[in-house]
Amino acid sequence: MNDIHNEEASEESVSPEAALGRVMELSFLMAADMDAGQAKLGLTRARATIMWQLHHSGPTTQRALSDALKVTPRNITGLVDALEGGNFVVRTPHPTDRRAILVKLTDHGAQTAASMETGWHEFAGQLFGHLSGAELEAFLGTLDGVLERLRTVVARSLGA
Amino acid sequence: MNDIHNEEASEESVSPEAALGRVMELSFLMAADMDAGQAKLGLTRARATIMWQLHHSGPTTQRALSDALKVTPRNITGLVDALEGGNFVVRTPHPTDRRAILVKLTDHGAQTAASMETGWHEFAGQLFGHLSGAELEAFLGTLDGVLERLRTVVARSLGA
DNA sequence: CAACATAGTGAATGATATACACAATGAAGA
DNA sequence: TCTTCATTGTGTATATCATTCACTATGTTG
Repeated sequence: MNDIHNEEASEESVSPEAALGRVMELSFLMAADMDAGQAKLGLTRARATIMWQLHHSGPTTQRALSDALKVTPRNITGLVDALEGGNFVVRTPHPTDRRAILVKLTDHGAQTAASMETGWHEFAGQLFGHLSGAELEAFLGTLDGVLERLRTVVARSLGA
Repeated sequence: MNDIHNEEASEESVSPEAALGRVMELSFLMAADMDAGQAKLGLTRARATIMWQLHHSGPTTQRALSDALKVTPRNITGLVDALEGGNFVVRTPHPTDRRAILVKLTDHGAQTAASMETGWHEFAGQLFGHLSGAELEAFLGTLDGVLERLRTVVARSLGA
């Protein structure tokens, strides 16, 4: 994985480029930590994402998972195969639609998902728990503005 | 790819969890936009990372690329194979070490890297260019504190 | 020169992701 | 009802990224 966070001597220490560099590094390190946590639970990133979705939405069809994760249905089939092999989920028939399959967490899967939930809150606390209410509010305000701009950039980038 | 950015109704709108959720969304959208830009140049994420490294460090041995990207040497071999096949880089003998190979950008590769550089600055401007100096400074200050904590968390997570 | 370390690659494998084709089922209309 | 069309999931094939292990060629050191 990439790990290149150059801080060019020629760049000012406060600049859009500096902010982008920091955010990239943040993103990289967060992913590394979350991957490590998921691996400790016997999960990969993609599989953990499905677990997270099931944990928050309950039993879900593979089609719905495909929509939620924005990946192809075929990909979901493979990920659910792996999760089923690890006894994290089971496939059950859909009560009304015989084409569809409901994926649901096993007891073991539910326990794993609960650990993920706990880890999520701990992680949030470790990263942002030290901030004062005012500082956190200011940070979120700036972040929301950036996110809004980013969403329009992405929409244009993927739409065009 | 994951695309789950739940904003739980039960969570306060200003909280560590809210911040983590926003940062995750930011990270996801940034990756999507950058992937799209790289694809437009005929590159994937991993290949673009090598291009970026070569652009900023000049001709580099595969071993050094392996260290910089923190991936196995074998992986670098494959990525350089692909970049060589696309005429982005050439392998040249190392002047003093006959075991080693210097990977360097072709003209086409250098032009592509220059486009990446331009895109990077544009992207930074689009995301953060609207912020006042004070707001940017505050944002960076908070971010640096978060990064520092994250680094220790990651070090512990990967060291243990 | 012997012993060890380093640089790169072949072979095998795993995880993620896609496209295409297809069977089974559902839904809507004639 | 029966035909038509859409939807759900999966088999097959392929691409990319990434790893481990084994190996050759070369450098380095005692």
